[in-house]
Amino acid sequence: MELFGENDFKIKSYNSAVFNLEKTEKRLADLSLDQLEEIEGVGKSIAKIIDEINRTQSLGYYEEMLSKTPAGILEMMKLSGFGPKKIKLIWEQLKIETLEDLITACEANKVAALKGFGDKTQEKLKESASFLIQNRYYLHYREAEKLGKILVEDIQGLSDNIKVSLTGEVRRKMEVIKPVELLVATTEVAKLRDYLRDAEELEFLEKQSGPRNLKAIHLSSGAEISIHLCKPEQFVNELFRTTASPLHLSYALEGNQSFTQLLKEKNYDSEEAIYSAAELPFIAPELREGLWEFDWAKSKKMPELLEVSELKGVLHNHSTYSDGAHSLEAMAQYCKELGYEYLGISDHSKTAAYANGLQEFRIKEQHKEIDLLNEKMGDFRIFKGIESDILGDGSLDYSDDVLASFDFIVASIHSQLNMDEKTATNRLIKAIANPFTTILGHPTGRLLLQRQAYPINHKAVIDACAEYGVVIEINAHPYRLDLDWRHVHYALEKGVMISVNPDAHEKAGYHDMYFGVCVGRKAGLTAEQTINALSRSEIEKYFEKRKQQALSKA
DNA sequence: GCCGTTTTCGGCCCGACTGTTTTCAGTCG
Repeated sequence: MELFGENDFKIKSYNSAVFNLEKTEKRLADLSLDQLEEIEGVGKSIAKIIDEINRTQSLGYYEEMLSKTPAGILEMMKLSGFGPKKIKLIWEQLKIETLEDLITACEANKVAALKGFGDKTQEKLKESASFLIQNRYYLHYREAEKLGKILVEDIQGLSDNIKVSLTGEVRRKMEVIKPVELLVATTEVAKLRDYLRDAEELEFLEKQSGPRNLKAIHLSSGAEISIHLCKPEQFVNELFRTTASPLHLSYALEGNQSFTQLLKEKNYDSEEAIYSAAELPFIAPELREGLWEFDWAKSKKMPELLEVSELKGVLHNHSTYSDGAHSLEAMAQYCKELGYEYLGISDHSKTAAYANGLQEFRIKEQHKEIDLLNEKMGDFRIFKGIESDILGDGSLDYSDDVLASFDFIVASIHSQLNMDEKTATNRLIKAIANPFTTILGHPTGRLLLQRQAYPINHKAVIDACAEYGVVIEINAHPYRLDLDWRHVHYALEKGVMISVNPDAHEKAGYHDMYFGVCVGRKAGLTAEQTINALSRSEIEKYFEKRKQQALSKA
């Protein structure tokens, strides 16, 4: 609608309808026209649209717009820093319909000449378009795992004579994946080929496939699928070989042998046996990067990697007080149902006006409600938190007496994301040094495959967290996974505590904790270094102690 | 297109930033 010059306020009302529809607990498919109209933001027109989707499983208006929009223009909608207005102009004035043509036009200085554009915009556009091209057909881990599991199940179902497993980067739980790799051992390759040829959601790339490898494309996502083939007796060896990173495989073992050579000697019947032969303890698949796992293995200090089941509570969550979809009570109830001992609610702070951030008087209202809920929820406890915006100069956006009214504070950056490394680092360190800061939220602001992290000096930031006793978040949202596991490793070395936080904006968001655990494990995270693996009473004491320290310093 | 009433049409969330512009439009969180 934005691209086709539809009325701005009409667009706004569609947006607000979607916002409210996502919040509602009702199943839209069960509602009549009248019932639909009762939903806030839904009037006669939008009710009819939902009804059309209910009846026909599609929407004529949407299909029509989609058919008028080139695929490259849809891709451009993802360019960070560029919205519909600028894309519309590029499309109409320069007749550009692909990211590649866009880059060429930037290089030919054609974009800077457009009204409202300039040299800087052109440069940023080129950079942003290259970033998107680079990330094309990558999947976030969540989607890759989901697709991979469906493929494994389908292929397993083809015959009893098939062994199949995820392998490669998806088995190592990398944050973004290309391609999705599987290993299949079978004597019935024809069945597998037929499956790839016939599966509606796949395109089998026969020409690019060979006797040891089959390739396909997942049509809706564009994801690449690579299926390694082997004989049944080679399954373990091949699983090991295709899982490990090149660095892991080539690592010099005792006697200067590498795994690559070891695997040539014989067929093993388990991965444990392979490590045994190398005189090493078992190394979990997600650690096989060739980075630091051998240091642990050789000194017999393999960490006992964190499990989701070891997490006792959920910190950093939003409710309808700010931009969450579900009420505080609903969030708390569901958290309790999942078996957690506590919930840390941390709605947006007042600076985040776009997210309905909490003014001081609304904080008081929320605290009253939390007190009431805590009275009636038995052993379960809601902790009073806030996701306080880190302002441009590194200060938090409430006065000390307001900050002191919380049990814990997540300090996060949401604005001015384009500082240079030095300024951004100093800003973060100032926030870390604030005695009221409990947890540093999503430290680099990255959105995987969408927005690059702002540059920071990771070492300096982590060192500051160690010095001031600030916990670092692994934001478990599949698009963030921030702090990156490569830096979590350094944080663990410095003894910094980690909090695996879902940043849930709805009840279902709690389940993202799994993805945070995945990246924590890659860095060697254990329950001992995870703050939300503490029990309710332990974390209560921890928060209390932190606050007393803060008050004595403030 | 939706809402809410001043019941028939006017107003629609907002503050900051950026790169343009020469006073503001577009984008973002």
